[in-house]
Amino acid sequence: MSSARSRILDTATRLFYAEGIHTVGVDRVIAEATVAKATFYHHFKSKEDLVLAYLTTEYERQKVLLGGAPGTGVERIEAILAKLAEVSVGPGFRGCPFLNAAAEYADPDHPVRHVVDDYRSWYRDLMRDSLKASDRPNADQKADLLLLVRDGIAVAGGLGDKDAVQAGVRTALAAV
Amino acid sequence: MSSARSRILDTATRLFYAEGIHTVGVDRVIAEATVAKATFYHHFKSKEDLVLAYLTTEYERQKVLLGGAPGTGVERIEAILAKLAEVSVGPGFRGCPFLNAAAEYADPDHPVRHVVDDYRSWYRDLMRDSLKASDRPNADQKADLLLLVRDGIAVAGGLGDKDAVQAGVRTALAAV
DNA sequence: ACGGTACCAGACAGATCTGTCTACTGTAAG
DNA sequence: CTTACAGTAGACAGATCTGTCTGGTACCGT
Repeated sequence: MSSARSRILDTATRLFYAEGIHTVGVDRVIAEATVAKATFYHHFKSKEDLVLAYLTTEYERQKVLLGGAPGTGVERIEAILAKLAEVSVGPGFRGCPFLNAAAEYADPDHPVRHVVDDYRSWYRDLMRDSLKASDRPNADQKADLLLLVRDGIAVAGGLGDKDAVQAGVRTALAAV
Repeated sequence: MSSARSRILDTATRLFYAEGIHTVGVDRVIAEATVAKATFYHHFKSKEDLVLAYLTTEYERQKVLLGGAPGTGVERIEAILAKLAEVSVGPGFRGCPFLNAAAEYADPDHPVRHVVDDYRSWYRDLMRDSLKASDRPNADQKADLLLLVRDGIAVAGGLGDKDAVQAGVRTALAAV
């Protein structure tokens, strides 16, 4: 991975997450990453290409972060929930990057939406498998709930609603 | 309310909700509402003004719709949840207009975000008051949860995830 | 009859956004 | 040494977006 490419991607990740995708132009990314315009279009064939790189990279990051959480059963879910609760009330939290992106891309067939769908499927499966590993009944339905509560925590945290975040965590823990 | 103004607002409501705020330009609204550009700027001093009108009108609509739900206690919450569950898996549902708008306006001090905050506060209070009217304990905490689950249902429904919506409704009903 | 107001049609300015292009520099491999 | 490539700087085209302005029509209350 070349230095310029990662500088572009890091800058895009920071700006897209903090300010939104449509509000941040490629000129802004180029300026803050201190690369030439030609260099940008050498590494990414379009802005959409950069957006997809941003989301898929984030997806991979989450896989490493959450998949690598301690334990394999409900203790893993608890660890993930603890982490989620912590970051979602922390400074700089602006919601889930996938949900925010989905809100900006209304067409469900858009490639961006496919990444979002993939992420949510993966998360649901992670929950379901963890529940099954601890022999919990109704793993599928509980996984659906844990996904929905995760969405709610991300939204509430992004809006600065700490009370709702706590209520969500309590409910999720009670369900596992 | 003049005919042109309501035509503009109706068109904006339809387009902003279905396609997002930043992706829809005023030219598009003007064309589909079949009004002159001068007429648009006669009624709304800027695009932001139109966006705020869209959201505050939606807020008022929700107040009438949900506040007018049958009953005053938990039966009102149940009626609201039933309605939410129904529309959120229906065609044309694209999530909560307030949450979608918040995702597009990253600055928490932006007027758009204030409307979103107002809506969520109102919804939480409606839940809390309904719980108290039925003498349910821990009304505040349960209201937080109902708000978070509402967020989750709106998100999941907007992404076409019917399973998660159902899981959310079950959990909310169990909590009241 | 008249003045105000709501409306239509569309040109226009100015900013901004994406993407292309030219021209040049440094560097590492063959 | 030279060829290929990653990089810099910045002009440029073409589209799009917001907001203003001109000019004209129709209705409504006084």
